[in-house]
Amino acid sequence: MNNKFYNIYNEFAKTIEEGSLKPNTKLPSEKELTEKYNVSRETVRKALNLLSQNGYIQKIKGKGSFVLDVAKFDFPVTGIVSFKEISQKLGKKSNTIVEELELITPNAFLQTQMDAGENDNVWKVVRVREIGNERIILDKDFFLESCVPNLTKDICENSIYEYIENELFINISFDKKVISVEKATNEDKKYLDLGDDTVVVVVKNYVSLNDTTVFQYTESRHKIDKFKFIHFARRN
Amino acid sequence: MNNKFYNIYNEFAKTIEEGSLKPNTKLPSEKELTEKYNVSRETVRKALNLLSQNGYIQKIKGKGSFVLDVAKFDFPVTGIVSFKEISQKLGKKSNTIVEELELITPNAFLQTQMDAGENDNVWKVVRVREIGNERIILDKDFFLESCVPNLTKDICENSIYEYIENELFINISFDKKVISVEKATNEDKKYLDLGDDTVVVVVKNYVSLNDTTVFQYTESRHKIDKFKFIHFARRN
DNA sequence: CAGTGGTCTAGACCACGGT
DNA sequence: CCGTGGTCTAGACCACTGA
Repeated sequence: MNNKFYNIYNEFAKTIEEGSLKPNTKLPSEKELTEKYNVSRETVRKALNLLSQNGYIQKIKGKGSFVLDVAKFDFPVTGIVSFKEISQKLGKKSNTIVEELELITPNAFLQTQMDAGENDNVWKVVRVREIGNERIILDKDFFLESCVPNLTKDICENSIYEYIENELFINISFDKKVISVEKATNEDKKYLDLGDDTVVVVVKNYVSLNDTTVFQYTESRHKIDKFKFIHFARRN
Repeated sequence: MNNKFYNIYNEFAKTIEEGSLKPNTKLPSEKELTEKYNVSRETVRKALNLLSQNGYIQKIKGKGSFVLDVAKFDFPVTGIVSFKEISQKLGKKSNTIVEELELITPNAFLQTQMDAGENDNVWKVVRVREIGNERIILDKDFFLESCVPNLTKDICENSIYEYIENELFINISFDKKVISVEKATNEDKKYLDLGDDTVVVVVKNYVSLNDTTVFQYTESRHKIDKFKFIHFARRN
């Protein structure tokens, strides 16, 4: 992105994440920022509102903008985050094992979950996520072949998102996640180190493009003791 | 709120939720909306961006704004939603049982979870949520007495949020939720209809004011088969 | 090409906080 | 009172869409 407001947002987001800007620090006023960056006030405000929305700062009318304690928000809050991004942030050794990779004809269930008809082929990818030698997550991904024509084991072992965004230049627009707890299936028991667990956390993820077609459906099945979901939300 | 952009937002949000504006309908162009509402384009855009952010519409450059299928997003997505609001939307008979209501001195754990020192008193409220005669959720709420001086059984049986916002005029600014699965405690087994369940879903909620103080900490402990969390997020 | 949304500007008025 | 952020305006230029 080559937007002025986005560059300003990024500069502050980075310095706050690094910790160079300490919590409770007061940012320069909007007027001062317009002068520093040579932009209009509305542009400054776009950047600050983004920071506020994403939990980086708190704006207080009549007082100013103050840095929030991002350390409290362990993960990046809000948005789609790939497994690779997460494990990098955690700093733990992680591993992805591709168990299945094939083109299939979508069954009735899949046709209701994503925008696929009988005649659309769908990539099915089954992967196991290991962190520190423990098999923790079972990811079952389904992609429309019409959007993602080629998939290789190599791509699946790395970040499929990186491939989709940086190689195919597909613009992901939004996603919907549904989190619930379900009985562990035989597949879960086969692929995961469940021990005595009888249930898993299931995250169903519907990923949509600009034209609102659901081009990806993913079921992430998590070992319960390793699952954690964090959610930051502004009120208004 | 008496903002122009907020009124426009609300008008569309309502008609979309009702279904009077069908999915895939094209909204009037931004130019047309400026004329219809007699406002500037940036004001129209503020309203439309809010609608987009909250999953009501999809904006496509060069084409226009289109109504999304809100029915897919069961609950109101993003934000703090009280139990009362949820059960109303579900249309099921619900009941709240206040099991405990007392002023306590916060222990070490509570002091780390919210902005309470040894000398601050804290309201402890323990409530059980029943939907259709099944005890499903155990809510343990803690409020700073300095923010919420009075709490009665009556208030707790209804919506504490309604009381806080409409009676005390406290401005909630943001919240952080942490969702995980934990072993059921004896308290869980005592208050909930767990059957053979050995675990519960725990939602820890940290609620902050404008000045960023965490004035409320809540632990919602859910029966696993009735738990569902939905999350809509834009990408950008 | 005309119409659309995305970004940006310069300036205005308001409501709030603290002095 | 001044400085702060919140709202709003009128107008500009750009990039994308579809005829």
